[in-house]
Amino acid sequence: MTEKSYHHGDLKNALIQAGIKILADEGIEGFSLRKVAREAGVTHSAPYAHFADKQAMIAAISTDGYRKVYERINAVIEQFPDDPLRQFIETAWVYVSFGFEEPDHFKITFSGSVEREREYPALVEMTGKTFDALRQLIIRCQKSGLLDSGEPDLAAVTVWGFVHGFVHLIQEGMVSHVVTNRYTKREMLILSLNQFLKSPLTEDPRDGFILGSGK
Amino acid sequence: MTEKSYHHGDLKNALIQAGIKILADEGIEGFSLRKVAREAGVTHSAPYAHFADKQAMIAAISTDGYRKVYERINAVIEQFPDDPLRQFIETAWVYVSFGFEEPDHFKITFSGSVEREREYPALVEMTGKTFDALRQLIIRCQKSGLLDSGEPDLAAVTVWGFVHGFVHLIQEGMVSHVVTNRYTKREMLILSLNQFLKSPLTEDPRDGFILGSGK
DNA sequence: CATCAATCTTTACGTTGTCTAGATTGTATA
DNA sequence: TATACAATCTAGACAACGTAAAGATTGATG
Repeated sequence: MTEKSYHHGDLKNALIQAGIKILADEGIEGFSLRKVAREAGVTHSAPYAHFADKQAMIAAISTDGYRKVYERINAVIEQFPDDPLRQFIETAWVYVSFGFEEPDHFKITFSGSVEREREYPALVEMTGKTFDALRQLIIRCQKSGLLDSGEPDLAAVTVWGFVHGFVHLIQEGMVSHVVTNRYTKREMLILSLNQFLKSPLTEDPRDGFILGSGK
Repeated sequence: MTEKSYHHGDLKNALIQAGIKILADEGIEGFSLRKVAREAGVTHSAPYAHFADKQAMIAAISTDGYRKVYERINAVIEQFPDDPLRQFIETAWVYVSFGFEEPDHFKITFSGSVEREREYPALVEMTGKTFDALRQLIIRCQKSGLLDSGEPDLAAVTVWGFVHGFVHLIQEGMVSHVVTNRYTKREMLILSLNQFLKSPLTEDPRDGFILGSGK
């Protein structure tokens, strides 16, 4: 934090934050190791004291993205105890929100920018914890009759897969304006999630749950 | 096709095929404009006679990926007329198969490698046609009672989103071996798609539809 | 205070995307 | 048929990139 001494102090995290900033400012195609170093105020080789190579740096940024989502998911789960439906919807919304608020950080994190050959322990741990949280949530939803019973891992893949694809398609502009003009993103998400639920919502007075009357 | 004259004859398509080959051999991180040119047997600047830049070349490869999927979808739809369920499953399977057979071509095509700012007419046309085919299929499924009635565009997003995420998660190795050891990919897909269907399949004697007895 | 490992800089190399100028060719026009 | 032209491809150059090696600077340890 001294910002002036030869030794930075916490360059590793500074580089991660600088990387996130560059992703936000210039997008994923403007992302380069040298630019990140410049943003952090160090030479282009300085990162190599903390990351083996560019891939390792991307893995660290990805890990940070997972951490954010994981923490927010835990937050909403604690916020709505004994309400699996609400937990289900808000967890999905956490994922979707992150995708729209920080599209390129989201892509780096969840869209396979990291090579899976080499294993980055911190990243593997975060992906595991995140998937576990989702699986536990799925199990609670199954027990309360919201979701079909069945292999929780498979159900988790189904749900995660859907939410991921949902963000992706909207980001790519593949959803027609017929739809995007009629519904907010949150409404679209809930309407879509509805197809997974055993007892579908049609209308719900809880904040943000109003889907419009009729169809 | 002369392979020796100064003018290549059909370099544009040769470059697209060379690009697909490089994606298959070296993956997406080994992909470069110069390598594609080398593979096609021309100089590194030759592609600029046919593509404005690297992005335009990626867009062309992406368009080719869409074309493949679009044609295969049309094929299975014609193969099973008056059987929306089968059309639904096989269409999903076309998408998933492409993802597993040509993972990096799939990524280039469907995972947002193309910048959406500039519009590439051929690509826009193919994405539109593909989405239309899906929407028509969805409508047929709704009419036959297989899917919930409702905004077809939104249902199409839900289904496409799910299938896309499905491929993505398996490619990233996020599905536990508990699941992947028990089911084939096709079984996993069908079991997951099951959650969308109004009258779920439990078991089905038709080829490839056997999901294993019991759960 | 001396030593040492961690951290950061400097310099260098090969590769990449892209630009410019020029060479080669098929095709249309006269 | 000869000529002009536009399309196509080559050759060379440039800045930016990822990465490696060697050296400078620093905080921590003894």
